[in-house]
Amino acid sequence: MSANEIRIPKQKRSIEKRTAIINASYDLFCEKGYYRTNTAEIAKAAGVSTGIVYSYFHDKKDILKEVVGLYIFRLEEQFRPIFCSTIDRGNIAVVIEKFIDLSIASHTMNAAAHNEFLALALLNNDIQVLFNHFESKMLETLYEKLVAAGYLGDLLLERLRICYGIIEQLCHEHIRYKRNDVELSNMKSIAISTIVGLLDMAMG
Amino acid sequence: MSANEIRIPKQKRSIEKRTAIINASYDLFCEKGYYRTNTAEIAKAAGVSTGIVYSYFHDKKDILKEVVGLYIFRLEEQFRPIFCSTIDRGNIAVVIEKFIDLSIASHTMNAAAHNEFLALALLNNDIQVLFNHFESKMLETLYEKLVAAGYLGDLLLERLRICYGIIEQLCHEHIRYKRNDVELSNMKSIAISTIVGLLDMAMG
Amino acid sequence: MSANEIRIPKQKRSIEKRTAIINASYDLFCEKGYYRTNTAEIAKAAGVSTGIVYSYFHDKKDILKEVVGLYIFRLEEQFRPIFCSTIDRGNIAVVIEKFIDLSIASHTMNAAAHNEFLALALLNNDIQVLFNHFESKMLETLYEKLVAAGYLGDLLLERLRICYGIIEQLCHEHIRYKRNDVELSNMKSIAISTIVGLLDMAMG
Amino acid sequence: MSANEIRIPKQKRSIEKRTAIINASYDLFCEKGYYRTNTAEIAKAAGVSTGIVYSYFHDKKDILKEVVGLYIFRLEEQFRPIFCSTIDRGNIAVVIEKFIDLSIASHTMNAAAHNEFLALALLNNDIQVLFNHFESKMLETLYEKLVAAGYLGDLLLERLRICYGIIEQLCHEHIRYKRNDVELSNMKSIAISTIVGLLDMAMG
DNA sequence: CATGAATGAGGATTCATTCAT
DNA sequence: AATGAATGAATCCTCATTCAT
Repeated sequence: MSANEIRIPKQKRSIEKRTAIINASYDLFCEKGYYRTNTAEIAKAAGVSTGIVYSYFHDKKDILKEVVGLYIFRLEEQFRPIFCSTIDRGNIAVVIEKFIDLSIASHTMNAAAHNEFLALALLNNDIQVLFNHFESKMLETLYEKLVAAGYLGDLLLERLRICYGIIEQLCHEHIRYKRNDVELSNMKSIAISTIVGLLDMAMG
Repeated sequence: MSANEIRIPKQKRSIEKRTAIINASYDLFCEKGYYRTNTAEIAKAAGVSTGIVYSYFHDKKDILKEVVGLYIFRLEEQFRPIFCSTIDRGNIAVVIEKFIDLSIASHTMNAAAHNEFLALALLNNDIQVLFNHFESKMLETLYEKLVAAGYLGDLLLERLRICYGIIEQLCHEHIRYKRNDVELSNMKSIAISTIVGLLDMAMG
Repeated sequence: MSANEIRIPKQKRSIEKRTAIINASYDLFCEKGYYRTNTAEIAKAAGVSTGIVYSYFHDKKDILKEVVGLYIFRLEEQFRPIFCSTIDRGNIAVVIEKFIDLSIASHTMNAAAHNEFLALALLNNDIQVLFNHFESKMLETLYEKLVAAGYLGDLLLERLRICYGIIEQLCHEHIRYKRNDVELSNMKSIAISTIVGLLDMAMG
Repeated sequence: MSANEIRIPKQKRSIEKRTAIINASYDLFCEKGYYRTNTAEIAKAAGVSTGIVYSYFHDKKDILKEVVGLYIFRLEEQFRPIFCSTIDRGNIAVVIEKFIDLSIASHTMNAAAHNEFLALALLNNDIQVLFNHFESKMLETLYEKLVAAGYLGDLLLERLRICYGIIEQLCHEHIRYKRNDVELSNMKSIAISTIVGLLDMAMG
């Protein structure tokens, strides 16, 4: 075989370097876009040489995968409060509102990242897979929590997916269009009641 | 100053060339993607010289804008039956189902185009604007039809936007994930009743 | 398909450009070697841009093939007097000597080219094929001339191949080692008489 | 000045490392070729660090020299039976046949090595020198044996060189072209009788 | 108007060699 | 002495755009 293997860094310094490359790439991809960022810029921003980048990553797309992985990891972290809390009949509306607020916040805070990485997912199947995996995991977790809260499984997953679409739409309205606060607030109220309604239909 | 002026073709032959370039680009962008298609290929597929392309378009991105314009024009054509039909209390569920079917059909038939152009819209604001404009126009038309059918305007537009998100989600489920027919059919039923419900809340 | 096809130049200027690239490459490959010559140097020496090189050739190796083709064409030209002359019992020794002199001359004059391209043939099958083809053609032509001169076909081709080896060795002695003139002259005499003997064994 | 000094290993461990590097390189150069083998691969295959390679060798080409040295050493070993045996008038044809068989065998067994190293010799004078030295030594040894067997020195060396060319040609026919067994066998017979004839001419 | 040859900057990747640890 | 991480120059090739004809 060849010796051109990818180094899996174990030592502190190596891990730091790998992380620095990912972080620098993350920022550059958000700022300039993946296609307009070249490997020399990544290396410079990460404070390493161009050559070393290829010790840690197969190629530029490999860096992208890690960057998207990081983006999704951060998404998960932002949603952790939801996943850790328990859902019951009483707090469902509150939980939904919190979920919506978190979704909007994460979309808004990282609008550039969101746009860039979602676009790349559409253009590239390897990236798409990462997003699909995240989405599936999230919906399954919510599904289990709802079942535990007494919501019946009958078509619950299908309902959840539609709820997800409602929330995504809400997020897009925030970052894509310049709606005024009243409109957004009204849409949010409608979204919450629609979602509550959708879930209640699966109630005993 | 004026050397870079773009010709606005008036003569038949010129218009045909411009159209040929757009059509050829449309096909190539769907087949290979925008970034993997070069201008030499476009010219060749359109049966013109590479130089002439720059008489009709400022640059490659300018071609893309026209191609997306064409894509949206075709979308509009597909939805024309809906826009031409009248909506009333009695046929609302039927109209919604038809709208959903058309949405799914247009997404599915042009999955490649949809993915490619949506991605490019996320990466490029000029393209995003075209999509936003289409979406706004469509929702406004529906809005007016609903008002004419007796649906109250109170928050109707906000409701409509949420309905749009539900339908988009349904389409994504068709093209992104390999759901089975039963799941898709169930989601569609849920979507229809949810949308009907959302609109009925705005009923007198 | 793609538009990245290789241009087959028909117009004078294009043919000149293609030829200039091949000639410049020929010289550079002889002077610095194939691996130490980069495409920018080739373009510069040919008086063209780097990009245009790839309009006429698929890649660097494609240039090499043409260069070796040119080398072999020049070899053929040098041997043409032999191929055009007739062989008979009476002049066989003279023809052999002439052939040897031509071989030595062509090896000596283009020692750098010979070394470089023979080496690349050993390293690369596409190039090897060009040389093999030349060698086969040459031997077959000689074979037919000998048959016409009354030499029997029985094992004649095998004999010819051995004669070829003798001449090659003679050439190598000229370019590889610093032999003195007497030695070389003696070797030549031995070679001639050996070859004559080898061919005579196939005489009626 | 002295920082670049190459260690001449005296201790057992050092010698083993040096040898491991040469052996690993030998195999890799045969398998992948010199240009496609990088120093990291060599170090890995030899079980040493990349840095240590530069303690034992000036640079990559220095390794190549040693590898070719090893190749030639192995060649010599294969021919040792010939060099150890005595030649006389009675067994000359047998010895020649044995020499031919050994030559063909060594070429065939190490066709990859033979091609690669011969090519590199053509591209690089330092390597060429190693081969020339081997060839000279071999021919001189044979020369002396022949003289001892009563063959006259008159032009004997020149004859020998031509014989060598005949044998080389025979070997090339084996590894370069796909000749059938009958052809090869015939060529071998012709070669033997030609060589015997060439040597007999120098007989008293 | 039209052509398509020509440009040349730009970009991903490799690898012999060095050097801090 | 030994390591292997790090360097960064070098290279092949692409392609949007221009311009001589």
